[in-house]
Amino acid sequence: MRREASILHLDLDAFFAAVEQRDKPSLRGRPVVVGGVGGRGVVATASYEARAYGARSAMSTAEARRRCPSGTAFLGGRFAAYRRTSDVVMELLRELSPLVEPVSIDEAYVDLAAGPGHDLSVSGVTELGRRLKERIATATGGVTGSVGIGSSKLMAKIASDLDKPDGLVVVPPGGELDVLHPLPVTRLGGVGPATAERLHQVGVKTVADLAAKSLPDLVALAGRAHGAGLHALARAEDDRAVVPDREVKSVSHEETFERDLTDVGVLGREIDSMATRVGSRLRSSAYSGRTVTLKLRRYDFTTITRSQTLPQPTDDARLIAATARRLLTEAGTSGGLRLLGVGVSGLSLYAQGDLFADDEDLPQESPAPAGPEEPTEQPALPAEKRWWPGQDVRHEELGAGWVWGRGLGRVTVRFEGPLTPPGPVRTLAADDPLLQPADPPHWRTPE
DNA sequence: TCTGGGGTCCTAGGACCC
DNA sequence: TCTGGGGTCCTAGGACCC
Repeated sequence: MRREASILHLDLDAFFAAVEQRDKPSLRGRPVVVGGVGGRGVVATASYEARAYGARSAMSTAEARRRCPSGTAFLGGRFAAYRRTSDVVMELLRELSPLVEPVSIDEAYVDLAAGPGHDLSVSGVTELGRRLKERIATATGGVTGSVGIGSSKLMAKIASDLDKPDGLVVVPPGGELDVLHPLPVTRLGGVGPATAERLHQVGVKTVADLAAKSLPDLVALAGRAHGAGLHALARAEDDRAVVPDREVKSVSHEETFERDLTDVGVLGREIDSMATRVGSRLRSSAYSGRTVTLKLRRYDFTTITRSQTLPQPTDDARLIAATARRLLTEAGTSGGLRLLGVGVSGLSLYAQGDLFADDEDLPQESPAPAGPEEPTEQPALPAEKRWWPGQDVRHEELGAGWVWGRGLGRVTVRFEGPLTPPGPVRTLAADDPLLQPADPPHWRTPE
């Protein structure tokens, strides 16, 4: 804990849904849910309008559909669009200080003490936070963030959570315990359902209750590291540094199937495709790893992992796939699998000894499709399977828009963009050759 | 038609080595 | 024929976070 309030935490408000509302004018002010839209999907982000009906992150999408009124937009994610907006925000943070630690796509810490000559008084950082929020809203086309500033990561994070959305809270140095102690323990990072239940059983509900427990009690309750952590956090003792470049420890890809799978041939091909993605991501970041892990979740939701450590690090999709296939054979598929995952850990930079591996599944350098994609490149799926709700599209005559829904060989598109008024809806044949997937729209006019 | 996907960190037991 | 302890690696699982 520092003597000045020099750590800032930013949390973008209902981020995925906010980007959707920015890019889709007809959704502004209306409930929007972003997440998995299939039968086994869950909610990633609900807009504040959707939260009013009880939609929440991590809730099954089916449950959110039951709670929200008709007219609620249920959209799959457009991660390229979220990434672009996130990058704009992270750059604004780096103008405040070189020490910026992104926690996720919509969250970051900033060490203001490492920045150029900030006034770190309470009024100084309050003004800094106010200006930052303004600049974020302007640069992102209206996405808002909640800012917390305090003497540690703990206090900055707690503060950003106190006044959502669009909040700004500065905890004055010396006032930490006044803010912290009345809060429920579940507001502390690291206290999830399991720890909360155990704490509850010994009468701990608030952070003040937690602070009354001895270190040995907490270690007995939560284990050595976690117990010591809780003991410190309850006293606002936190000297964790803002770390701008965290090392990657693992790379993985997993998938929940629409229906449980048993067929070993089908599962093997799933493994191959996941291994290809993992291998590509490893190579594009120049990593390779020694331990291959297969994760599987059975029909009854029991989840196991099986891993094997190879003698040499690899980024070769075929070796990753062969290892994972062997692990699947050992684990068995009886009863059916709802999920498979393939991961690589034990990473190091630069693979040894595979300089001559063929690069079959490297991204192709050329030709890059410059204009509209050629229809012949589309996979042989039922036409409507190409479309998913929320997707950006362009129609040669009707212009840019996004997919509202699809089915029965048709696709419904709303033709509008971030800089237009709410636009008209048209239903088209799903195989209409004039309709193509498109890149995310620009939310501001190019300079 | 309950329960995603990408991660991190910790614990614990056994093997193995000194 | 008994008596160790410490350190590291590997594997599996669990809690947690966004």
